[in-house]
Amino acid sequence: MSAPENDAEKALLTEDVSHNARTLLRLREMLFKGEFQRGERLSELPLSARLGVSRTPIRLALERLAHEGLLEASRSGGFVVREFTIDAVWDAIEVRGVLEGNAARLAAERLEDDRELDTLRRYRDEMNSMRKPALNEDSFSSYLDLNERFHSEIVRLAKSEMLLWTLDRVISLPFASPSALVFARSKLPGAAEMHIVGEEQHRAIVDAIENGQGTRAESVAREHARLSRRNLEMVLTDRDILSCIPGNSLIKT
Amino acid sequence: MSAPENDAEKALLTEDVSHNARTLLRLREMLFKGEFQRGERLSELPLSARLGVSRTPIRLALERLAHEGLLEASRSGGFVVREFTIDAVWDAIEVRGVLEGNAARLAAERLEDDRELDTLRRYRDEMNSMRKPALNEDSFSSYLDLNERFHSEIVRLAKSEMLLWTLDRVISLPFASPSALVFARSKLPGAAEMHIVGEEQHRAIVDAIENGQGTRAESVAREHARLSRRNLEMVLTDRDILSCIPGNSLIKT
DNA sequence: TGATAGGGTGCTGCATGCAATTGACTCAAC
DNA sequence: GTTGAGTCAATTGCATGCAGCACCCTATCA
Repeated sequence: MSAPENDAEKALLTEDVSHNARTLLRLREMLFKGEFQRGERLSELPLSARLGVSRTPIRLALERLAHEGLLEASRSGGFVVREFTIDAVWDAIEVRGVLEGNAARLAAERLEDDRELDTLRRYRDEMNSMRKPALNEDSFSSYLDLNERFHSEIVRLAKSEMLLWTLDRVISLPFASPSALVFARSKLPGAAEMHIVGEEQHRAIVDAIENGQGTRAESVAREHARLSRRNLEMVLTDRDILSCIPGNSLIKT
Repeated sequence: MSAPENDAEKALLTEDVSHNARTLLRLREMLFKGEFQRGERLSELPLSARLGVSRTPIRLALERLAHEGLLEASRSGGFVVREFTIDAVWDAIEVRGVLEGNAARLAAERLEDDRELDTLRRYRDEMNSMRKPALNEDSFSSYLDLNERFHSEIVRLAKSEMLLWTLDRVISLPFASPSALVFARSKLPGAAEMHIVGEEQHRAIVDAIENGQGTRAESVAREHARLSRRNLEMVLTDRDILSCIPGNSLIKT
């Protein structure tokens, strides 16, 4: 889901936003960037000094991050940075695949007018056209953005508020997001082939949706998430590439 | 998931628990029981007076309930009670079905030792034996308890921490829980038949898991959730029965 | 009669103070 | 050297104060 992400970043820059929101965003970003160790205790006072706000917004943000799954409550109060096993990352991607599969199915089943797919097709075509020239840093970043938009557009087409909500909860774990492993993949040998497969899957998903093939849409979307799992598998062989995964510092290897 | 529920109730009674936790539990219970109107603004001061704690734990609880999806942030600060359309309830059950389906599949795929299924079989048998004599209020309550244990045992057997976590988020919406519509159903004509079908599906799920039939386990578990959706459909015809659904006051009819 | 401006009330956002609990460190005794 | 107890520091749980903002109500003017 890239739209909230963008809003978030904007909010981080413009100063006219509550301390609460800014603190939450900053802490989350710090967690993603690995500024804390796994298992490290996050005490309110030092954070308060570091971020220049009082303990109140810090407390609220910590509580929230715990519910998001990035922190866990310590037995005797306070919070520590959670650590995720590789299996947990694996399973998080599996869960995303299942939910995105369902989204694709519902998108096919609930389609009323073919023009509803215009946006999705545009994303697909734009991504596809980007394949021809080799991707540089800049265009790669917009490719990732398009990829997230594509995935979130399918969820929108599912017309299920609850599914959207559930999926948002899952991909709030950084390594579970649809683009999490795409960047790391680009560093791998065989990246080009994987990229081609991924694009073909995108094409097949759109094709299935526009032809009302719910079951096909579901299974292709699931398999598409498995591509992330396959990327993960290969990325694990190289520590440097592993460090390209967002939130990698939370992952126990 | 009934174990945490029990713990929660215990914690509500024993006084040696933080105000934070108790306030969260009490507010959630009040929301479920319909003590607030849909769309009603929950102000901190009145709640503070009503629950006998200061604004701080109230604030934390409200923030948390908003993230759980029971409240929504008002544009100008504060929170209002969220309202759910029938479609949202419908879709929430669909999402649960998809996740439980995946749980059943993983349970089948990841089974290592047949004895891991002992607990699940015991729940199944206990529920099945309860069918013979007509259920009274008391035994019905333990039936619901067993039903929740059965469902959560399948999730446990899936051995996926992330799936468990995701499903917990979904069924924290009261009307999405596996037992939400079972009680209401008991008031309906044709309840006995639905009950028989449900039990047969339980049997089939266990059978599929113990025979390593992942795809079958998944599709039966999905269909089992659709039984809830069918119950919902029938329950909608009668306002009195509708009021038996937990959290019904949040549902816009 | 309607619309706009102004004041007032009540709420939230945030900071901070206080007490209680926990966890660590030290010192002493076995 | 190891274990135990006692003390001290640090941290959280919670309450409350203050300021600012939003919304509502009213009054006045067009």
